[in-house]
Amino acid sequence: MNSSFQGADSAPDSDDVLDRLRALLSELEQGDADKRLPNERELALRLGVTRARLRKSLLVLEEEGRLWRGVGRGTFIGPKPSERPDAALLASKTNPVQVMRARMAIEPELAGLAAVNATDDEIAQLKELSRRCKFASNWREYEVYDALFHHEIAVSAHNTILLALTDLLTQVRRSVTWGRPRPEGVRPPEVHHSFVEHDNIIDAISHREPIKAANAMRRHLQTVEDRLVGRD
Amino acid sequence: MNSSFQGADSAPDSDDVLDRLRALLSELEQGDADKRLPNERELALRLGVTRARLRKSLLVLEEEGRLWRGVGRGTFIGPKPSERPDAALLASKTNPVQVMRARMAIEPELAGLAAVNATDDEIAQLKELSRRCKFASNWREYEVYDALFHHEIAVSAHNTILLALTDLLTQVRRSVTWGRPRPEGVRPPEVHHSFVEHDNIIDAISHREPIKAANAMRRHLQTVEDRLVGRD
DNA sequence: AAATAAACCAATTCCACATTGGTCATACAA
DNA sequence: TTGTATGACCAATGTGGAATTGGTTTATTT
Repeated sequence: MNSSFQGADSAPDSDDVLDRLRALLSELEQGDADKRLPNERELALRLGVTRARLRKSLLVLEEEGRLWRGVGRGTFIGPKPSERPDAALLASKTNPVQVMRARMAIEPELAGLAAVNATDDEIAQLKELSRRCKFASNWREYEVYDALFHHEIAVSAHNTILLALTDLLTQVRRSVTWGRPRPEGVRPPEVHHSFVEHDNIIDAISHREPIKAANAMRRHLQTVEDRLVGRD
Repeated sequence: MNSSFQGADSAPDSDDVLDRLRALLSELEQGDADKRLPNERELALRLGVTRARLRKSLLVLEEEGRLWRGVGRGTFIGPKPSERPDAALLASKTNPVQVMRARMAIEPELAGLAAVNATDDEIAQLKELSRRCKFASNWREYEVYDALFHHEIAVSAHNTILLALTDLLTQVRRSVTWGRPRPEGVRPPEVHHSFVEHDNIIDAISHREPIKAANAMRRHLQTVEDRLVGRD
């Protein structure tokens, strides 16, 4: 607004503070990012302005994304770092469909990578986990080994990032009970659809066929989703 | 081992401790999970056994996954919760190729979802961010808006989980400087490949064509990866 | 030898207190 | 009245030391 005539000695108006702050930022941005500025009270004193005036300018810069502020933390240069994802919190803000979408995006890719990168030990481990799924004495146990199976595929893919993402996904699923609860003491049926699907995935991986592995995983997740959404 | 005759008053042997612990666990498992047991010293006292003996049994139960222990934390019922992913830590254990694989798995899916779910406001925001990429006065600023662009696509997809995953990915990329540093004060070229690619993605989204959007994103990430790996 | 008791270690929590951005109320000035 | 400065207050966060806790070692006892 009124950027016209202010005396060189009089109190600098808001725009002037903004300019001086920009200069300060440019200076500090050279160094390591995420640098912390002095607290508002001191900074206001140092610039010879009110805290209220200073805060007006800081608000502008914050909206520009050049700095971010946090109560009890301080004022920092750069965009606000996104917080670390919390599985429980995430679970409360999403739903099974979204999770399946995410699995559908990630896990086929993982299966394909596993077909390329899995070691013999890892393939053996996959077979073992698949076996334990079949012989689980109740649904809780089955789900434990099923989760380990998918986790082991992520390990076999030898991609740290995708592994972390799938683990986070699993954690989200685990922290909520979607769908009807499985009755205790009831065993998975002798011919659960997952059994043959797991074996198909393992076959493709052990034969080093990435495309087949990805497709097998896709089909597996599809039937899982069908069961989740539709009839049982 | 020797489970034979111990007097009703004599010290119970290891197996007996295990059984009593199992009973205690079954009792507590009914309540809310992740419940904390008394600390080892007190628990040993309460069961009338040595801490060493108690710990042997606890080890068994821990390996069975029925409880988990942490120094300074305590002993808890249930499987150990996997820790929340830390971007900086992840970045130190991965590389650009793995990250690109992950982006390649997630972001085309996001673009497709955005084509279906994006609101008009979000599409307008995408256009604005694309514009700011073009007019960035240096590479640092360009990268800020590029990151915001991809973030906004994740928002437009309206899938909380995938949004969290991409944000984590972005954080990983941001916490490390891969590739050569961009010289300060140098502007992105007038016709950077990303500009037209961004616009292609926006066009597909605003025309509500999921397949096209996904493919446009795939091509965009491909050229990014090519530049990252190969020549500039 | 083997079991027990106690001491020690390192990771974590807990708690009180200082710091900090955000907000509000009062006093003052234009 | 309007707007600004001043100061107090609030809630979230950081900080530092003491207490807690699972893990390990050492000495003692049986």
